[in-house]
Amino acid sequence: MATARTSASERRRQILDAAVRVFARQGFHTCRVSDIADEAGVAYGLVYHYFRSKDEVLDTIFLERWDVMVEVIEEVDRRAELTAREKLTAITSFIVDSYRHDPDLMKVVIVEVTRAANTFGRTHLDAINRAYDRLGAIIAQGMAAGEFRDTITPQFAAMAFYGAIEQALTGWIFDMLPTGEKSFEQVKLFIVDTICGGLDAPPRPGV
Amino acid sequence: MATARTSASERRRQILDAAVRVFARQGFHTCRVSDIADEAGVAYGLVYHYFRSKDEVLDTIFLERWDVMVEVIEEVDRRAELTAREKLTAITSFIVDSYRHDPDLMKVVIVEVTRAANTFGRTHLDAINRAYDRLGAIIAQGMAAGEFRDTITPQFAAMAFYGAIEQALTGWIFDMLPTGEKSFEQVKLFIVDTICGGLDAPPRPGV
DNA sequence: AACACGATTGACTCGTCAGTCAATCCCCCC
DNA sequence: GGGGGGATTGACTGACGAGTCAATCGTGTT
Repeated sequence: MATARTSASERRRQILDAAVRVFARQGFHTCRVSDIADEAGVAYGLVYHYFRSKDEVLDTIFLERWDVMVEVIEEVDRRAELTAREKLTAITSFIVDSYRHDPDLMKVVIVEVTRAANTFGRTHLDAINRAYDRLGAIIAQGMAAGEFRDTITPQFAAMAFYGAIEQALTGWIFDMLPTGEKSFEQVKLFIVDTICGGLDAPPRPGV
Repeated sequence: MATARTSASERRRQILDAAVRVFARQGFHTCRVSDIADEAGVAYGLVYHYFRSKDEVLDTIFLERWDVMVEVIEEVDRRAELTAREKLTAITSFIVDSYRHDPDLMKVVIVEVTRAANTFGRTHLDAINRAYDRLGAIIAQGMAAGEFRDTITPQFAAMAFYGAIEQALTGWIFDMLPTGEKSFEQVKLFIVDTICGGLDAPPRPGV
């Protein structure tokens, strides 16, 4: 016979998805485990059948997503035919699309982990740094190829780049930026244009 | 006779300063009010003599500091002799120096409020936006004067700029960036150089 | 049909902690 | 020098919520 009505892994998924919604809505610290169970339409105790603790639920959500992100960054980096700027464009695009596709998930990843310096951020520092290192490597290549200026360190440039992306996502999360297809595409362009091109007007030769 | 050994406003200050240290060390959500009282060397109940709730302590800390920041931004903006880039440099310098001077305070402001989309961030959105608006105005002036390119919106440029600063502070908070006088000064330059100059190498005429 | 065993349930325990309050202290003023 | 009133104390309360657990259910197996 086929698997049960809902298999173990489906149940687990169902709880994780519910947790994402609840964490996004109420925040990790201010929600109760029973909120997650209710949202998933499942008994309180079942959450503890699939996860050791409330923390483990968040950890799982974060790592699942972050691993995908790091993988994508590495994949993009491997495409030798792309310039550094094109690589940054592809990465920006992926992250913005991730938010477009599942804003709740990205909100949780960023607000509850990436920016939570006192709790989960510290726990997952290694994972976070892995992404930074990869980004820094891409920028370093761009510098070595003469495509980027090398007056700043690649590590810092990676921070500024990722900082701009995170700030844009935060803008959406806080409703400071309009959402909508056009806004998403525009912001992608803006991020790469700002970081690569800078704000300065180019010197106008002959004037 | 002079004022009492410790006046009311000194006591209040003493509690606020202790709270900054505790929030920075343990985070707002994971510390107890008794931790603040202990750190201040004061009885538990006294915290409630000066503040209505634990939340009010954080609110007070944030607003006190944020108001100073907005004021400085406005002050810098008023100095008509400065170029837009010089204004951004002055603001960056002020914020980085704020962190250098009192890392705990800036950590609390950023980690517990500015980036906490579910709790205090939302509460203080107006205050946060006031800073963004001011920054955006400075950049808009730069564009109008032909100093900056106007291919991106000033609002977005302000986000990228502030995002880079916050990310640098986060780097220090997470121990991802070296601290020390030289690092502080270098990062100031990097931030402005990255945002204004961009990563792209300038076209080399004659090559 | 009866068993075995993981899935599922939700009432319960136990610790924690924000906020209260009545008592005490201490300073200043008359 | 004594009385008034704000400052200070810390034990206490009440609520809340994470995690436990014994009981029940449902399905596949023999």
